[in-house]
Amino acid sequence: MTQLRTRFAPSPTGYLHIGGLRTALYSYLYAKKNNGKFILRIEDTDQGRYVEGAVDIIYRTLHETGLNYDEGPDVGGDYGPYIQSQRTNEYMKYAEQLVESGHAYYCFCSEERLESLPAVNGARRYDKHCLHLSKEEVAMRLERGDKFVIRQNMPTSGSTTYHDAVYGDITIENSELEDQILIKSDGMPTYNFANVIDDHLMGINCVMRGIEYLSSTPKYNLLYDAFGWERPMYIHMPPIMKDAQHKLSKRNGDASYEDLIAKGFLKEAIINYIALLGWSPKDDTEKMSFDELLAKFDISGINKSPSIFDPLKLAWLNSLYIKEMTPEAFAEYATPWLNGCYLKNFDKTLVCKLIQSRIETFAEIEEKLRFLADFGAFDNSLYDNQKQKTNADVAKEILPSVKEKFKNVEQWDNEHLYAALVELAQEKGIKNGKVLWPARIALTGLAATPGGASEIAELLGKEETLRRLEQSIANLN
RNA sequence: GGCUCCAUAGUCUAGUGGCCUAGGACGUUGGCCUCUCACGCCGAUAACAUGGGUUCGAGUCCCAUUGGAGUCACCA
Repeated sequence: MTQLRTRFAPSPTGYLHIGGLRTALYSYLYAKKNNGKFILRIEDTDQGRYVEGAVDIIYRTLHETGLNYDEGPDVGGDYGPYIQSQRTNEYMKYAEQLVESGHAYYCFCSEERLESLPAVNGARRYDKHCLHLSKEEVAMRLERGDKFVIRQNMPTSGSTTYHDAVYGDITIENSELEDQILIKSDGMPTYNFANVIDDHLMGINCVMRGIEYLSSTPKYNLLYDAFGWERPMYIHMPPIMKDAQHKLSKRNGDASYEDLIAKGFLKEAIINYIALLGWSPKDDTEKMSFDELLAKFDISGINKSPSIFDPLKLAWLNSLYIKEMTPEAFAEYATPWLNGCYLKNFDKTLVCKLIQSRIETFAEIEEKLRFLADFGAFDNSLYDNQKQKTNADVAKEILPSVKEKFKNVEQWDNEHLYAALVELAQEKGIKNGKVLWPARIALTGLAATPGGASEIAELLGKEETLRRLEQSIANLN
């Protein structure tokens, strides 16, 4: 039994988007499940689309998420180089071999001629014009230095069938297949060609990729056949959509791993969520660590239909991961989001304790804590509360006593502050809420806050608490 | 438009002919808890696209229709 070898072959055209990450994830998991190897290959045969830094994003993201490849440009391996543009001399040799065997041919057609070809069923199709050039003429034009491409010579009849592990048997009429270009006029191979050569040379026997290749796979298989090479196993995957009509795209800014991280999502949640988009473990498990994912993953759980990316469900999963962080880990991760002016006077540990269970993404922190910096005049109708039976008049009566109580609190912590407020309620013979609600409003000017009156008071500190109380009392007159 | 593929609630999904008066989750929503909010807990909500077959029996098999996706580049 030969060892399973899967690969992730992105092109460095920008961000590593979620669909690509998921492909990498599944490829990794499948390889590891079967004691196989996971290989990274950079497909940069289109020099025009090369984006500076894109390769580094790929390396970084893969390493960060734990998708460590066994072979790749930056980690080496026995089948290098792992960057397609560095393998160019190989391709021409193989293309020429195909020309020799009649599976490919030189084409000298001009752009104008190609464009003048009649459209059949809404698409232009190359007419095999140059296939019929004599050997002598080809040799002559090559010698003369004419620009040329090399095209694959597709059979005109019959059909090609292959088995896909998720979609089953796929059959395409050979007459549907165009004589695709293998070698471009700049001497570079097209993806369609390089991909097959490289996969074979690198010993890739399992190809996992997006469904966009499902219908061009017969062309690749014909190439394998022409060389007499063994065809790999195919696993195509459904797309991840933004909505029912649109694929998740790089341009939306919400589709890349880096953007999600910037929006305050945890890598564990992202991986967990995308694993579930298009795949399910068959039981009801949803929250899974990387190790559990590895244990449960199976290609039989891959779905056939497109799935829509739901940021809400991702946020829910994210909140689960946030809640299980240790206070220390949470504080450390939250630091970049806490860097606003409001933090410098407040206790970071206390702040974190209050918000950890109240956010789904780290990006929500700023809004949740804005009241720490912003405190000004607010509408006194906020004191109105049916359930606690409070209003501005009640506040006017209670607040001065609250202030006096707080003045005498020696140990400024939640426990003592809460006790002081409850004590006040008892002294007045009223319900706790009748004191707590106005106190909280007076300290924050907000109907909803990440913590109760005493917790907020602890956070604000004695000086600021008393200052705000005074201000709010003045505001009532 | 041709070809290929897909089709369970708003969304992600379980379901491989009887265990399905369709299960889980997100969302939405009612309640409990509660110093507001959130967490947590309990409950509700909502789906087999349509029409024909096959079968004793169909979400599950077949066909058609409808809807959707992918593809048809000197892009990958």
